[in-house]
Amino acid sequence: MSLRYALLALLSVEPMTGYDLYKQFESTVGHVWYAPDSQIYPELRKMDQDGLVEGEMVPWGPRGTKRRYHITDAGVVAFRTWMNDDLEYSRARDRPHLKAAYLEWATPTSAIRQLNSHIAHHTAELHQWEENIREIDSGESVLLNRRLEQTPEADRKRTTLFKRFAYEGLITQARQEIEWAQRGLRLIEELDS
Amino acid sequence: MSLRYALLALLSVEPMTGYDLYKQFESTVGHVWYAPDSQIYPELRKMDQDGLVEGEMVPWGPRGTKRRYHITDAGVVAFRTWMNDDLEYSRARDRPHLKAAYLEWATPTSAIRQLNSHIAHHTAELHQWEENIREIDSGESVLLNRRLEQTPEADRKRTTLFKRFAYEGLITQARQEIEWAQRGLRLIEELDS
DNA sequence: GAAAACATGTAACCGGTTACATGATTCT
DNA sequence: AGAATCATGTAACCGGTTACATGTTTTC
Repeated sequence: MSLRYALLALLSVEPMTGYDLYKQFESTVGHVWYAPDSQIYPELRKMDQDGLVEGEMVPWGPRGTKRRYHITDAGVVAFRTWMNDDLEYSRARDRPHLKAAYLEWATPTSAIRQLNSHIAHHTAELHQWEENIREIDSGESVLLNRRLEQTPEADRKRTTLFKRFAYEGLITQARQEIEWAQRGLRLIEELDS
Repeated sequence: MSLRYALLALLSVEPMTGYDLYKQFESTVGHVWYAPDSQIYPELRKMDQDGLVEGEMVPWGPRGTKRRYHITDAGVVAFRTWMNDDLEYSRARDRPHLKAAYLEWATPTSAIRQLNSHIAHHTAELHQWEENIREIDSGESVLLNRRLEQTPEADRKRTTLFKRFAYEGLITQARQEIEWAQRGLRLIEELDS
């Protein structure tokens, strides 16, 4: 159900096509939420039926058209309601840590390779999020700027700092995962010596 | 697909019934992996068909029977193969951080309540994992002891330290989430003053 | 003119959730 | 005798993944 609200969050800034939203997920916000186009298009249709968004055909080039969605008042209410509702914390299902608990079953070579993958994965995320923070601070974030334009002066600081707060959490997470995997590598080294 | 391997991990220690496995998920290992009974029983059936486990009916009380599953050689191979394979890192889908990025949409009261829920959730997990570490260190972990009994002396340290390593990572994760949410609470306080 | 990007879908499948259903055993 | 626990399932549903399919526009 969160896809719906991730889409509403983006559409609360400005109208977009399904493809625009897909690209957003692949770039900045995508690092918090992701969905393939095959999930986005049908969801937008459903949201239109539910009255949360409205799609209108707009011309695209000489012959083409595309469907641009804008959020409705009901969509704004739904998003705000979701934002005020508590979210449910589902039970832990953590593949890397499950595997780590049984790492003696892996060969040292494979264990090292997997820990390095873990480091590589979270290093890439870390860089992306650091870049996001940099863009927030330097005022280069297009989407944030668009949001701030529509935000009363008094609330702009608030909006910016919450966005920054979210990314800071993700940065610390990534750093922690990297350090954890590095500890694992050292542990394997010690055990094998 | 990980449920299958989480079950094999447990069955590699000793034969168990579906209900035993369910209880394991609800307690210690459950904090790394969880599955409801409605998912476990059918999965065990499939694993039996695939030759990874074998179920045998054993008497239970005067009239009842229960099905106890034990891992097969093919199951051991499958588990070891999975342990040596790299796992795929799927795209981030992080509800708490998604909401945090748009926290200005929530009322301060609700934002505070949600951050406190976040703290409560991760504090509970933290305590459980600290307890798990304590049990590993004190030799009270029944499942680990059972595993160590079947482990050659030379590999016992390895097995114990990897298990500890996994929980240490989870503990750091939990602490980080708690600190992050506390920063969020301070941020709201500052903004509202 | 070709390639890359823009644009929009359908369909089969899969892992996981929730609800429903039932009965035996053990403990108090 | 009743409650808690042990035991085992089915079925509907839902969110998400992967594969397939197609056509337009823009850029080089």
